[in-house]
Amino acid sequence: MPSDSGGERTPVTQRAVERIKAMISGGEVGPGERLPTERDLSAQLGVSRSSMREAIRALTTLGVLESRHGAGVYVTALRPADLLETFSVLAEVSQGHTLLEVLQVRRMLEPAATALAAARADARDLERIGALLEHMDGTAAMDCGGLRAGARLVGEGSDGGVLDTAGADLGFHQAIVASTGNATLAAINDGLSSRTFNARVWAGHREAGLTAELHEDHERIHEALVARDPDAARAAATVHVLRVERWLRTDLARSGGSGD
Amino acid sequence: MPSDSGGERTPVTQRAVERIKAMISGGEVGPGERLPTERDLSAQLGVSRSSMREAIRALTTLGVLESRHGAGVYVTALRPADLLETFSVLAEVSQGHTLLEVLQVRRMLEPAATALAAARADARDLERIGALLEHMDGTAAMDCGGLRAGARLVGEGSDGGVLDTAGADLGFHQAIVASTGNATLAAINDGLSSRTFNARVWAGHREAGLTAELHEDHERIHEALVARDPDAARAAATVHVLRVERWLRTDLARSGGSGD
DNA sequence: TGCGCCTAATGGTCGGACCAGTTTGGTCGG
DNA sequence: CCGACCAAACTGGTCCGACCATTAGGCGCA
Repeated sequence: MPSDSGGERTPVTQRAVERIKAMISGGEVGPGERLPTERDLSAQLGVSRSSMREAIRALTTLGVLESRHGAGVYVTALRPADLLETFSVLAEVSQGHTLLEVLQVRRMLEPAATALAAARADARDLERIGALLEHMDGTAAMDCGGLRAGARLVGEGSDGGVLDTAGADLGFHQAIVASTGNATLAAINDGLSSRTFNARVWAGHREAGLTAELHEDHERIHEALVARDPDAARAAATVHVLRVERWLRTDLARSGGSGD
Repeated sequence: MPSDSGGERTPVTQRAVERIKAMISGGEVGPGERLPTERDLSAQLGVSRSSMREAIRALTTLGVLESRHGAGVYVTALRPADLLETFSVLAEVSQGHTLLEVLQVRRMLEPAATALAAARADARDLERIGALLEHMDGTAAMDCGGLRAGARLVGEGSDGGVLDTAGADLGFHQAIVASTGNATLAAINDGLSSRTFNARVWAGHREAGLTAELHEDHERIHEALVARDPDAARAAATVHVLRVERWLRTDLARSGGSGD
């Protein structure tokens, strides 16, 4: 981020972005607080409202600001989850080779996170994780048609079993990472997973008749958690991610090497 | 991703964002390709140019689009580095407790990444890493006096010693992670580091007369890499991150417990 | 006192105008 | 014939003013 001094001409909007950033990091406005109206801000910084709005839009998509129609523009809580929401785009757009890279990162994070969770999770966490595990088994067992608890989140007309199981799977892992007490870690890990990818994994394993293996992985992880055994938890998580990674490799090889 | 059906009134701009996203994921426009002019797009989607520009701005900050003044709007290569550029905001804005969480994540990633680098780095990588190490020593040695606290965020005219050393430090670690060949990993790790934080770390260590320890950490890591010893590399990286984490803990305790 | 309406404030959208770079094609000179 | 130069036509960047949609808060009525 070089300074604007020198012959470089910085676009007006970008300058506005940095001014607002400065207002925040300078303590002029704190998390949750409201900043001046768009009209005031634009006048104050000497730019048009259009440019100011684009600046605000940029900071909004970054998760730093939040606009409420008719009410004003507010600074978010600036929690990691707010700032890392944009992360999901990676999992959304990535394909082929990049997905392998994402899984490689997960292979570094999830074992460590799961081990940490084994040491830190309290009774409530464990109970919640156990419940999600049971729910996952339920949706996986009933195969299709049945109560789809959180299917709304997936939107569209969910095709039942696979999506639900995938969603429960996602929730299971998210609950584990969340129980480490590290919100940043949780936000990053969430960003590395996506419903659509999880659904692909489950559909692929079901096709190959390997859902039992996935189920066993989860059981193993859960047991390690309740036993408060970090080493076992790390190993179980590693095995699980490796299994998914291996599946992705074969799947990519089969569907053509249009990687990258 | 929820559909706009139902009573929900989706803001026009957001709809435009999703339309463009659909154009990309639908293959209508591929990475690197140029999409219609703002005027055409706004007419095509039935929105004003202002709204279309805000939509483009949003996708630009997400790293999906890139607009070139006078030339047109282009889809980026959609490489992880493009999508994860927004990540740096986390390290920029985070304070107190969140910084500790970030370091905890780095403690999971960097050892694994450094170990991987020890196995994968080729001669050129090692040469580059070595050069950065020497450069770091050089800038650190000149030690132009005048230690001052108070981190001006993003210095105007670089302040010489501390900033340069911090920058070289950053480059050193980035080069290591980059030599794993995993661009996604590199992008994430880069996002977890920031120049301003690094500068604080170096300033703090210099004050305490502990720059020698940092230097020794780097030497140890470098030696492990040239020796192609993953275990040693993992250990050295862990020690290094732990040292920084410990410093941050004391620094936070000293400057008041206004965590979070 | 309490509820409901109404007004003012604020973000959201629109259309047009003009400025600032880029591209492109033609023209001129060698 | 070829290359450099220049100007006109795009294209994104900025600004302005108006109006719509939603919210918040005050005011009056029961």
